[in-house]
Amino acid sequence: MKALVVDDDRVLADVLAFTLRRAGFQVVQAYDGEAALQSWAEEEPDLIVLDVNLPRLDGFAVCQRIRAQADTPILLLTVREEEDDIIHGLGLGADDYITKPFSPRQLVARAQAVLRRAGKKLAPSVRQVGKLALDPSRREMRIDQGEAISLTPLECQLLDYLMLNAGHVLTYEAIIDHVWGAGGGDRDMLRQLVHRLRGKLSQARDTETGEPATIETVPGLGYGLASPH
Amino acid sequence: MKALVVDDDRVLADVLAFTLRRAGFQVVQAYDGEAALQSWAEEEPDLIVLDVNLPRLDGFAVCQRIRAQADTPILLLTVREEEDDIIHGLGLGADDYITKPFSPRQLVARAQAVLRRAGKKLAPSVRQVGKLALDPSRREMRIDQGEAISLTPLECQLLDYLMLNAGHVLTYEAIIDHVWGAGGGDRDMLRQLVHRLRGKLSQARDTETGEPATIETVPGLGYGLASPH
DNA sequence: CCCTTTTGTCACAGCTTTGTTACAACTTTA
DNA sequence: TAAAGTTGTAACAAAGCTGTGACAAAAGGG
Repeated sequence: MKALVVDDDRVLADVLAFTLRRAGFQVVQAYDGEAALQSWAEEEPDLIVLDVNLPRLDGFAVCQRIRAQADTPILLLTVREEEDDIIHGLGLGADDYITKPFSPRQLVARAQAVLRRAGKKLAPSVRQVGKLALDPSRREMRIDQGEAISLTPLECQLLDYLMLNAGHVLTYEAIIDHVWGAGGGDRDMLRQLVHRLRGKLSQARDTETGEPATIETVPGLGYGLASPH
Repeated sequence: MKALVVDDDRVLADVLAFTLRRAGFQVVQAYDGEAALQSWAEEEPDLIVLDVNLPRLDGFAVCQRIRAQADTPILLLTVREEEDDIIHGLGLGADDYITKPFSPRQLVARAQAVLRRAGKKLAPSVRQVGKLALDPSRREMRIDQGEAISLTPLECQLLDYLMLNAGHVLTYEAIIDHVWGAGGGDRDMLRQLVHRLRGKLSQARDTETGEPATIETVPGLGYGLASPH
């Protein structure tokens, strides 16, 4: 289940992406109207979250052009005050709207509702970063259609957290708190866990000619998962 | 700059953490009042983002107990309708509040405002001077889209300080105090550190045809980073 | 209850980072 | 001009951190 997030506010775009990723979407981002159309054509997302105010080509125009070619569900992002925008947007074929500011839960709920209405199956709880996919419900990971590799509960928790924050470095403390709960783990345990997870990651990589998908160390700080782009 | 996020809604907590991380914070999370107090004691964060509704020990109680021991800035998270909560919270010593739902930008702005008021310097996620960019969260530096070069903790601290005061000459004493803490270093150590940082800077420069971006020496006084203009 | 899987503990090697010292080149000053 | 002080550079030692493997303890499943 792939979503395209279009917003020129990068902070917001990243947060939207994070939220959707957490709900099991694979997310692609674009920061202006033209890039959005291009991404849409290339990535063929199942859902588009589209801000109205965009440089180069505004949300309405994007909405219109996409509707001219396909019925990919579109969720419009508007400012609360601009009620005209909503009417205009829905008139152009948007499937639903959500006004800023909103809670992460609302966004996910709307996104899923739109997908349901479009008759698509909901996102399975699979997290994806680059070629690496994790299914927490089965505690399995795979790289680019390769063999599925099963993870232990802790490994799964760790990978999940790293993937959720792909591209950022997480401090030892943050990771430990998240995996073991506050005060439940120490650095030795984390070091060992990372070691084991790395082992499985490289094992998965062997199958395919895949890219790294590697856990990087920032000495003295923590660990992070390299972002695909 | 470390922040503690306390919210029992894990979805929201993760989003809050992500947002703050993006703004250059190191983030630790807790999901109930008692865990919050424990994390606070262990991690000694510079800022706390605290939800009012918490299991085991509510936000007010947490706020009160922390205030009894320290003046760590607290940003309270409330629901829009409950205005009493805000008054109550501020009465107990919270520094500011923010009502759900809110935009990521708002959160970051409030957090930074609270820190500023508390007299703490805030660390931006990336610092830039001319073509030189420093990302303290990864301890990496790069010149004009060149290869990223990783820095040691001390080198990072030094470069950060120099970039913050680009164009000005800093005395040895000022630099030493900032990098090693008062009384923690001497001129020999600084000389050596500058030497090592210069090495990496020229290494970064080799990659690109970039301009100097060099640390200049003012004999008898100290060091300074040349300002771009 | 036994066997397997998972998790925690420990020790160690290798590397990185940091502090120390020495020394040559240079500048200032008497 | 010589002496004294500064600065850049190099080499080395000490300390700390990280990856790794082996093994023990704990948890889970038949």
